[in-house]
Amino acid sequence: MNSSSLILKYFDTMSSQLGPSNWWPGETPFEVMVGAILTQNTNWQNAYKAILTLKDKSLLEPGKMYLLTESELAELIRPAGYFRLKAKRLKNFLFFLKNECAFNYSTLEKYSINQLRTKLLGVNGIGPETADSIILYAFQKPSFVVDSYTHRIFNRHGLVHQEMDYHELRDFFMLRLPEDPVLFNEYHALIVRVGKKWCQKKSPKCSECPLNIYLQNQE
DNA sequence: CACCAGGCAAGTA
DNA sequence: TACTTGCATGGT
Repeated sequence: MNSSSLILKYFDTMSSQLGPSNWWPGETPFEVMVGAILTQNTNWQNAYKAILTLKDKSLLEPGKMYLLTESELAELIRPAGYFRLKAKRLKNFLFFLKNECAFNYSTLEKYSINQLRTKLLGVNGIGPETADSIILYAFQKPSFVVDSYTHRIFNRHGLVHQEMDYHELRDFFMLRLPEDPVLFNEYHALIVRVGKKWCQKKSPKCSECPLNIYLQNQE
């Protein structure tokens, strides 16, 4: 079996065992972008509390959020953790949106993935995972999202080296998968769900993981 | 009580 | 360049 088929088999196994993830069905792309920043190194439940607060106050729109002071915004997103830092990062991102497209972020769709990625990475507070999450989940363009679970799961299965960095891991998947945003979306979601349940750093439950139960000796 | 979550950037040597 | 540290709430 070639490596592309194997990577697809991982997807099929996770998908059939866990079912659809329905990740980031945000009401607007902007909600998804804000969520991507708020969930950095943070449980989604906490990030979502901040999203709900912003939504309740009708502030989940770039033009309105931009008018908030940094400390006002910080208080609103407090449950998301790192709230002062994230308020600063959101302000940086809003400043970017204002300069880049006068808050009409849909006009950013004209850019290629790499162009958009470079622009996003230029914002202080947006790193590779957040940039790829925005491109994939807000703009629905096929930029594969890597996270710590991606690295851990596939390293434990002996498919990637421990020392591979973010971009090497991203390339690993993008070279082996068809450029399908729907596939990339669900693939990343499934990896996180599998990782949380069976591939924790401490006391992983590998013997109960569908990837170990259904994929033995396939390489 | 300890540990960690859908990271990133700045500081240090 | 390579390694360390700060950021912070809320759930288990």
